[in-house]
This record gives sequence, structure tokens and C-alpha cells, in this order.
Amino acid sequence: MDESKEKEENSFETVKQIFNDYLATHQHRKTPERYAILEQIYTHEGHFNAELLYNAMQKDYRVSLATIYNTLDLLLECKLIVKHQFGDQLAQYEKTFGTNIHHHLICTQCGKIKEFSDKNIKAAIQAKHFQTFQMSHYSLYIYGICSKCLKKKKKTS
Amino acid sequence: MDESKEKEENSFETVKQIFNDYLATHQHRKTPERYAILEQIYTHEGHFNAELLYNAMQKDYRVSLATIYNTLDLLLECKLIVKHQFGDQLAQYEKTFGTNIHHHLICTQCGKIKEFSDKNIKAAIQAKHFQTFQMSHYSLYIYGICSKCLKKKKKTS
DNA sequence: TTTGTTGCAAAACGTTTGCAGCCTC
DNA sequence: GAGGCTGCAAACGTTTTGCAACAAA
Repeated sequence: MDESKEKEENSFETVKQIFNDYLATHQHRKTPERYAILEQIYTHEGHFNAELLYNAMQKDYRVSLATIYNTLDLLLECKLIVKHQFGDQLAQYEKTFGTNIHHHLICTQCGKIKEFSDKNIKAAIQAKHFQTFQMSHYSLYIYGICSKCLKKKKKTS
Repeated sequence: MDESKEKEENSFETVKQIFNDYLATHQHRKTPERYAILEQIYTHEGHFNAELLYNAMQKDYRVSLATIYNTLDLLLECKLIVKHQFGDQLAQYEKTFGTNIHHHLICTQCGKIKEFSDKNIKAAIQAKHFQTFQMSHYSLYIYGICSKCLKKKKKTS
């Protein structure tokens, strides 16, 4: 418990530093809004989308949606977050630093998303080398039917 | 050459049959628009999106975008096509029948998408079994920088 | 002082929906 | 004949943009 919390705090300090360096080298301004958004993201668990982030931040800090999107783009560029476009239309994001690489199971019936890890899959992908392509990250989405929907289906048929 | 063309024609007859059966068992009507859209998809190469399909069809057949989307949903349900939501906002589709399973390389700089296959990756994914999830298909997106953009980057730095 | 960044509101975009008429079944 | 499907246009929801004010450099 203590260990994971400590790790989390350390990782926030680290990402702050990474973001700081990124803004400096790309001559972007260090605005309080940008750090506030980064903090909100890195001190909370799990997936999020722009609106969720916006709503969550209104309590402590007043930021516009435009600034949220602007900052998310910056964070994408310096690879502190990744973006997913699952079946539905609103984009989902997740942090990359201090998080294990994982894959996603997507239920085509109810849309529920579950994470999983598999070292064989991970190894197979990372072993792949491309002559004319410099890999930076990847997303694996596995579609199917979750146990809950499977039960429902059996009942009705 | 002849062989691949023959295969293509056979595969169109097969998918027509699959679609036909799907429509029948689900009590959907067999409208000429639906078959025309299926034909357009299966007699052309590569990825497509709703607008591209719409524009391509205007020459020979008058269909509305609403019908295109309606039919794409049906084809998704009977698994004759799959949908991809790459970085940009418009959804891409591709046919599944008579096509080898492949993965996607996505350039984060220019957005270009390239396909590739790897039997080790394929094997690792298909070997995975879930106790509480019934896998139907999957998508692997590898993000990075393509050779063209890599060259440009080197020049400017 | 300069100009990148902000909030706000309006616009843009792909996709969905409502509706009257059409055509499978 | 009933009602699912169509085209059309208007509506939707997320994301982007234009603009004046603000504040980091």
C-alpha cells in the first residue's frame, strides 16, 4: 500500500519534470492550467475522457474545455498519455507513466472495457522490428462478448 | 492474376450468401441498396470510410448517407466488415472475408496507415483464452513514425 | 512589450434521427 | 395492406476554431 502510494507520488514528480522539459524545449508556455490538468490526470485512477476531466476539475480549478483539449494534445505529443477511440464516439485517454502496458477487452454488446496483460503477446509485439517504421507504442483491442452479456444471451435463446 | 480475380468473385458470391442468410434470419428486408453497397465494398480494394463509399456509389447508384450507415451497421453485425477508429475522427472500415488477418502501422506524424502481418503475433493473440470473455476478433495498432517522416525529421534537425 | 494561451461562444465535423413516401414481404 | 426502409434535412455530441482579454517570457 505505502509502496504503491509512494510510487504514485514519485511518478507524478517525474511526469511533471518530463512535461516541464517538453514545454521548455518546444517553447510552449508553462501555464498553471497545464500543470493542474496534468496533476488531475496523474493523481486519479483509470481511463478518462475530456468531459470527465473537465467536470472533475471544476471543483478546484476553473478550466475551459478548449484548454483541456489543448493540453491533452500536448500530453499526447510528449507521450505522457495515450488516446483510445473505442467503439463509441468520445475518445478515451489513459496515462502511460508508472502504468503497466495492458491490452483491452471490449464487449461488442454492452461496450464495457476490461484490461488484461499477457507477457507472450507483449513479447511477440516487441520482438517485431520494422525496417521503415520506428515503433513508439501500440494498442491491442480484443472484441467479443463479456460474461454478463453471454449469460443474458443464453437466457433469451 | 486470374486466380486472385476468380477468388475475389467467389468471395463476393459467398458474402452475398452470408448477408442474405443474415437478413433472412433477422427478418430484415432485402433491399437493392443493401446489396449494391455490399457489392461496392467487396469489388474494391482496401480501407474505406462512409463518405468515400458514398461518393464512389453516386456514379452507378443513388444511395443516401443514412442508408450507407444503416447498411454498414448490418455488415458489422454479421461480421462481413470491421470498423477502425484510427487517430482522426472518421471511422474506417475494411472487409473481412477473403482477406488475411493483418495489423496496422499508423504514422503519428502524417497519419498514413500501412498493413503488415506477423505470424508470431497472430499466434500469441490466438493462443490467449479468457474464462469470462468470448473473443470474436481483434485489432492491433502500432503507432510510430514512417520512413518518409523520419527522413523529413532528420533533415530539419 | 510581445505573442502564446486562455475562456467563451460559435462553428465544424461525422454520424444519427425524424418524417413522409416507397417498396419488401 | 402493414410496416420496415429509403432519401432528405435537420439535429446531435464531441471537438475545433475565432476572437478579445490576459499573462508568461
